[in-house]
Amino acid sequence: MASADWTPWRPLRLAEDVPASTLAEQLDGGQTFRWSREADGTWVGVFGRTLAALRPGPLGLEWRGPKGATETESALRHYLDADGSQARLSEALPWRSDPVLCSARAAFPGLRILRQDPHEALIGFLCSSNKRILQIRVMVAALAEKLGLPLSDGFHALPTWAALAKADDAVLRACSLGYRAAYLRGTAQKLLARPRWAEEFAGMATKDLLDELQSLPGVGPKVAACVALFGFGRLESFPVDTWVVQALAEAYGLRGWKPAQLEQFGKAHFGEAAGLAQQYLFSAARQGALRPAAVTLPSALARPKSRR
DNA sequence: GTCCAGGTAGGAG
DNA sequence: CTCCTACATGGA
Repeated sequence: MASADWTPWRPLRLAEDVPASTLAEQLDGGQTFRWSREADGTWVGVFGRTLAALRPGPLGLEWRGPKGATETESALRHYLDADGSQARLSEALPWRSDPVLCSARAAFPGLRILRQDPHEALIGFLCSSNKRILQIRVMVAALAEKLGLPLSDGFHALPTWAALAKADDAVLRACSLGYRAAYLRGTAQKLLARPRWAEEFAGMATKDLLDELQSLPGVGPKVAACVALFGFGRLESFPVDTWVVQALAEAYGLRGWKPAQLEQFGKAHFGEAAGLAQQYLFSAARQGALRPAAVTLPSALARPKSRR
């Protein structure tokens, strides 16, 4: 990457340091699909219209950005929860009485939910159904390159809904979206008529937010939960995907439970930051680091007879 | 060739 | 409401 026009590296001074392995999981573990690791271990990515680079340093995480982009540092600090509000939530999770969560949490110290743009989260997870994380990254990168606003050094922002709504079928097809192209197009057409959608959605109670998201084509319960969690900072949202199903079945003995039941369990067992707990379990399961010992559950959390 | 992937939509029972 | 399946595409 050409780097002549970048600022020098500076420490980001997070309230809590992020080890290199946790940083990698945060940036390349399925929360966002917009970061990539350079050969020297530096991470480069785009969020919103911000292009930035991160790397672990002797004094903690270091950052740099294009010269002249004055808000890179503050954008990064917000994105990475620099003031540590999630540290308290993580501490308050029931890890003391839950050995599975305890080990998953210990495997990824400092892991946080990235505070993404609603737009970024929605586009990313509209592409996510029935796809591996690596393939989602390819799709989202292609969308940005072909339809997004150019930034410096050949990087691009994600496309606007207007750009997606009017994009040629051939262009979308060239992004390897498959049937998800119709999801993006349909959602773009609906949101195009509602330019303040993100602000409107942000003002809603989480339940209403989830309903509103699910009214969009290509958005079901799981994608809505991810957008609420990653894009709207609803830490209580508990997305249930294949990895979480597996983790809860194997480590918590919840075999045969349906996704809606598992979601109910997750919210009841993990509480106000269930989404953060979910991310620990997701990461641990995906890396094969999930402790297989079954958890003894309080009887109050017995399997519900009906969903929701 | 077969199977699977941070699921969803549409239809049948 | 609860199952069941088709869906595009690419990698193992």
